[in-house]
Amino acid sequence: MVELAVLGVLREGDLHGYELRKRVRELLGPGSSVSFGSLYPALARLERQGLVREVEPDESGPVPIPMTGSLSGELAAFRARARRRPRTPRGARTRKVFGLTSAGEARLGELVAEPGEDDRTFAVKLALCRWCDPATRLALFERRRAALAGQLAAARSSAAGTGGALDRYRRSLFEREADVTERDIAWLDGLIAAEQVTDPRTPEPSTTGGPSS
Amino acid sequence: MVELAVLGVLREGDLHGYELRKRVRELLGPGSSVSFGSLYPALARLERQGLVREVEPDESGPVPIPMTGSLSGELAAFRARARRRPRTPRGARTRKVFGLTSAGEARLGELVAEPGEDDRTFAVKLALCRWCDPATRLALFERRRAALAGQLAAARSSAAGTGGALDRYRRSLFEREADVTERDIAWLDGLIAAEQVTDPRTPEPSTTGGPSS
DNA sequence: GTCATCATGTAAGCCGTTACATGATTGC
DNA sequence: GCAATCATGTAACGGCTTACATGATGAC
Repeated sequence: MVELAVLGVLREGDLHGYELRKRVRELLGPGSSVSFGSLYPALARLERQGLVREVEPDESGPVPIPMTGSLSGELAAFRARARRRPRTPRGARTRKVFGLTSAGEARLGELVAEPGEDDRTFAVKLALCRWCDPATRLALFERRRAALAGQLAAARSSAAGTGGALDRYRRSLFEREADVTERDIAWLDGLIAAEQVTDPRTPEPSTTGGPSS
Repeated sequence: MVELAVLGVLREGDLHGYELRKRVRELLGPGSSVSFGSLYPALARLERQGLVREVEPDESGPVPIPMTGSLSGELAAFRARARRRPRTPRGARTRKVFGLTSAGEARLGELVAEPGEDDRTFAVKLALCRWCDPATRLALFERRRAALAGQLAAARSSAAGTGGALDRYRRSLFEREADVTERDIAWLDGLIAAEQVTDPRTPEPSTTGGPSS
């Protein structure tokens, strides 16, 4: 989970841990904390695995200034780096900027592709799936759709099994759950349809018009 | 989480661990497993705390026969108990039926009342809130409503902050999230309204006027 | 000089899972 | 006898959180 999120966020540009955490937090939405106590060890792990690598902060990169938003702290950190870290001297207490390696990119693709996503994992994958190939993406959507349809059917048969002997709170909970699931399925159908318009599973649109976007 | 679910399920009738697990699973819905490895230690813990107690299985209780549904296994277990466990001899490998103590009931009320519920915890509490007093229940609903409203507002301002620079997957995810949250708020409003019809917050509707929170 | 913020980590502990061990009983 | 199911646990392990330790810098 953390691994997926970190790789996904780094895919968009090099970042240091502190800023990375913010991005991960807003990626996962409210309620998912991702503390430093799990983020830094995760980064260390990923580095050992060769999926991320410490890089020199490039101010001319695709995400030009991964600044924190606070001018003062930002400047302070920059100066500190300029003075004490001309070239990753290890051990100094300043920023360590990480970037994805090619192995890391591949791993991200694998993580999105591998099945068995729950509610939250799916949301993260969806937020990241722009980076993976259309087939993987479509498979993800259809896998999710099937899972939801299965859940819905199971829930309904289970409800039929108990014979409606639920108090009103549980009944309401049940109805809400079914409603949300139904809507989610419709939502996924929309995503799938959009996917097939942009990428009609024929990777070479030789005769067709422009791919838009 | 497990504690809450176990106490809640036992509130409806005495059960042994194996059956308890099934009930907890269907209470938490699909995707939440609650393995034996966490259930049995939890039961032991609750017993040490005096919140549950081993009881003799009463076939004349409010939930008459907490049978597993499998006739063969059920009969087998019954016979085993009849032969080897005339009166909880401890250590034999047969059923141990647990029931809630009065302390356990009180604890259940506390757990539902204490704030800080996430998505899943709220669902469990809602499924269980029939057992707690109307004021606690109403507080739960309103707390949840406020939390969702806050989330929605935060998400919207955050979306405005990024300036709409999201790819279509993230945008869709965002829209879905907002939609679900809005519907949930409306749903909670319905629950709250229903609550106030049944219990208009004035336990003694004699002299006092409107509480008008 | 003190406080807040940025920044990186380590240590202890909680909570839960998987995998394993044990054992009774039924049905084949 | 063997497999499946019911039934109760223990052990090892993993992931994530909280709390702590460290330290730089700018603002007041």
